[in-house]
Order: sequence, then C-alpha cells, then structure tokens
Amino acid sequence: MTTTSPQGRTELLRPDGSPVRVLVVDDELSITELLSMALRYEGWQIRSAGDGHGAVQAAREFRPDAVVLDMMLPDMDGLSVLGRLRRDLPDVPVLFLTAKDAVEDRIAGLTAGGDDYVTKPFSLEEVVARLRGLIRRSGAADRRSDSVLVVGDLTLDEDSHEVTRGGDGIHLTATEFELLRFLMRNPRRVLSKAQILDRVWSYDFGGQANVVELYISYLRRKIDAGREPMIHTRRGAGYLIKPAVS
Amino acid sequence: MTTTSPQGRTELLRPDGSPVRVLVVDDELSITELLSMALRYEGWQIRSAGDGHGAVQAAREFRPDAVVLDMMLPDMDGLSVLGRLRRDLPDVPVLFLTAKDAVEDRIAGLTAGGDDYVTKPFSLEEVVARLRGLIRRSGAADRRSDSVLVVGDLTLDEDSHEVTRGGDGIHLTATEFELLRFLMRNPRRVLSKAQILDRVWSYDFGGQANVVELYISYLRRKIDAGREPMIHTRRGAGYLIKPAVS
DNA sequence: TGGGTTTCTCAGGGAAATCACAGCTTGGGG
DNA sequence: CCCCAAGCTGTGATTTCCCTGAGAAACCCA
Repeated sequence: MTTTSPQGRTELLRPDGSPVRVLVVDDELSITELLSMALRYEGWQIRSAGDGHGAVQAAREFRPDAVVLDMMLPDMDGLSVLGRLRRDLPDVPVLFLTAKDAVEDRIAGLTAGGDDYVTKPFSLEEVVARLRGLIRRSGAADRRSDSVLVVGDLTLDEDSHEVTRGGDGIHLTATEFELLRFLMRNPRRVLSKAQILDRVWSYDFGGQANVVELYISYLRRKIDAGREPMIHTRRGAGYLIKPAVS
Repeated sequence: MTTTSPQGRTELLRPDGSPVRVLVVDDELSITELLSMALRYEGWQIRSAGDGHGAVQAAREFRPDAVVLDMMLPDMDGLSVLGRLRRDLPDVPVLFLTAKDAVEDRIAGLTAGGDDYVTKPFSLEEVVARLRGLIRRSGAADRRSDSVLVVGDLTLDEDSHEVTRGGDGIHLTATEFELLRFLMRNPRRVLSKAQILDRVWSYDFGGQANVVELYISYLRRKIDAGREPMIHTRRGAGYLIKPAVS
C-alpha cells in the first residue's frame, strides 16, 4: 500500500497500514546514523545495531521487514550473521553493504535468494531505492505499489531502469538515472544543490559542487532536448521538475 | 495545527495546541539573541545554548521540536553535537548555520535526513521559513498546515517557490520572493522599512535603505501591473499588502 | 590489454540579480 | 498654492550564479 504524504512524496506502508520496519547493522556509528536519518525520512521505523550479536538480538525483538547488513563486522563475519538472522526471520530480505574491492562472487551467491547489495561508499538514493525494491518484492508492503514514476509525459521505471519521454526511450548513465529519479520523486519541489549532492552522490564525495550543474545539463540534453522543458532552474534556490504543460 | 492570531498572523502549533519549542545553539551571543527574539515573535518557545555540552543538556530537558545549530562551536564540532542530540531525540529536525565559505566543507549527508542549512550571514525571514518547513515536515506540527500562502487572488507556494495572481504564474527573484513572503505572512499590517530590512535582508547588510523601496517597486511591476493594486504605501509608516477588493 | 564509456575538474562566457546613484514624482502641511 | 520630505524608478556597474565545452582520469567489458 502506498499513500501520498502532504509533501507529495509517496510512502511505502505495510498491508495493515503501519510503517515498514528496517534494521540497520554497521559498526561505524556515522554510517548507521546517516542511514537511520535518511530511512526515517522515508517514513520507515528504524532500529540499528553495531555488531553481529546486537543484530541477531534486535532482529528477534524488532522483527524488521528488511535488514541493511554490513558484511564486515567486528565480532562475526557476515555469513554467520545472515545464517542466524534467517533462523528467526526466514524470509526477511537483506541489503548487504560491502567494500568496493570485496570478493564479488561470494556476494553473487548470496543475492541469488532475492537479496541485494550495494558497495561502499554508496549514495543514499541508491540504498533507499534498493530497499524499496526488496521490500516491495518481499510482499511486506502491498504488491500493487509499482515501480514506475510518472511526471507529465516522462516515465522512469525503477526496476528496469527504463526512461521514456513521450514514448521515446532515453538512455541514461547510472548517475543521470539517480539524479532524475530523485527529481521525479519530488516533483514540483525546489531541491537545492546541497540536497541533491547529499542524496545522489556518495557520502564521501569531496568534489566540486558544480557536478550537479553538469549533470542537470546532461539531463536537459537528453530529456528536454527540443521539447517543452521540464527541468527548471530557480536561481539561488535549486532545481525542480514538473510537467511541461502548466 | 495552525491558528490565526488576533494580529492576523498564522501560527504553527503542536497537535495538542501548545507552542512549538526550538533550541538555538550558537557561541555568539548576538546571534542567539537575534534569533531568540525573532523566533519568539513567531510564537514559539525558545531556549538557547552557547556550546555543545550546553546544547546536549538543554535538548535533554527542554525536548525541542527543532534545533538551530551553529556548525562552529568552541568545545565540540557540529557533527559530534548532532550525534549526541540524535541519541536523545532521534527525529528532531536540525537547521544548521554555516559560514559562507565553508559551504563545500562538510555539509554532505546533513540535509539527507530532511535537515536543512542556511549560510551566515542569513536573513531572519530565511531562517524562520526554513524552520517552519522543517517543523511542518517532521510532523511535530499538524500536517494539514500546508505550504501555500494566500492573500486575495495572490498565492505563494513555499515548496515550489511558485507565485500566481489570478491564476497567472509570476516569476520572482530570490529577494523579491522573500519580500513578498514577508508581506503575505503579515497581510493588512503596515510593515516599516526598518522592519522589512531587518527581516528580509541579512543581518550584516550595510547598504542604502532605499533597497526596500526599490524592491517594492519591482514587486509592484510584477504583481500589481495593470490590476487592482494589492501593495499599498502608508507614507511615513511603511507598506502593507491586502486583497484587492475592499 | 585496449577501446569505448562514464565521471569529474577546470575554466571561460554569459545571463541574471543586486544594489548604488540620481533625478523625478507625489502628497500633505503650512 | 507652494515647498519639502518621502517615495518612486531609470540607468548602469558590479557581483553572483549558472551553463557548458574540452579534456583528464577512472571504469568497464570484452
């Protein structure tokens, strides 16, 4: 089930209308806090743990609908944690956090069961999107909630990553896609460059703030090219997307 | 929940009808006093602190609905304060104050959880508007309070930054927008040039006082152009806005 | 390993916004 | 009715913000 909040954002809810519950497990406090903050903002209920034992215990009493699990924990390795989690909650979907250079094939085996993973450093937009996907597919939230965002004649499918405007397919790079998704999830709302950076770029990005301008310019070339523009600049405030007419 | 005060201003209240509580943290006394005065004028309850430890303690006993937090404190850095605040009040929204040139610095991730920031030197109108936004979105105040100001056939949307009169969209610059917002939040009330300067321009503005006249003139051109005027001059007193009829 | 793709930095150009200045208009008191 | 203070607005300088081309570096896939 989804509802639309007063801010116009679409929230994911469980069938009984209560908020989705997510357990976040990471030993770095800054990461759990960053994630907790961002996921709470999605309207979800969050519990966090800093090690494997804490995770197992929290899972038992909190009974989350999904788990975000760092593969690198101080007390036990990710696989053992996963095993124990599964003993209590056999069907809970797990989003793994792994270091960039971690052995990918081991993860590949794990995600076969419908789980997913992102590599550190991640962007919040990516984590949120993948969690939404996991929860949606697990059936914890209403299945009818679908994965296509629509603004005017522009559509974006979060599952297939397909983007169309006026029926024409548009190819976007990964970053362009995430930026557009963020804009489309907040239609008609001015988003500041800082907000966009925080959300779409990874948390350790230390570069120039004008990447946002650059990618807005890329998006315009692909989406607004020769049509009524949908992406608008609010000088001194930020950017927003809205249907071309009106 | 919102109520309309005898003066005609719209106030933000908590669901139980008690005033919103805001904690202000800054080491410069002039800043905390400036903010406290302005925020009290909004009808909110204010407590202030001059350093990180004071902030954490005050948060614990005062339990604010929102926090204004300077990133540059003498005893601990902004992120540590944030972490400790969050331990006691996981969902409290925070408005960060940062130096203009430290913007790139490390805002990353801060606005991701729905928090926001303004750069020093700020204008009071900006701080108040952003605080209202944070409180509104956090759910501490009634969610029905929405983001659109209406005076006669003139509307101003604080989220999309859209302004219309009689249905026609009107493009305003950032300063024009803030000036109009201030007028519209105080309809039918005479606002002196000094008041306007104090509210809409940043506290270190050292320019000529006639910027107010200039911007009023800009606004008239865009809003009153060829229609029944809504912006009126009270010679020797100030300006006011009111619906065109009557 | 190598070529195509993607991400990002840097820097120049240009447009918009802000503001100072000055001359002009207006309104009200005497 | 005159005059002056208060307010209005045209002009243009300055600043700030945004856009985008070019190319370097990183990445990915075969």
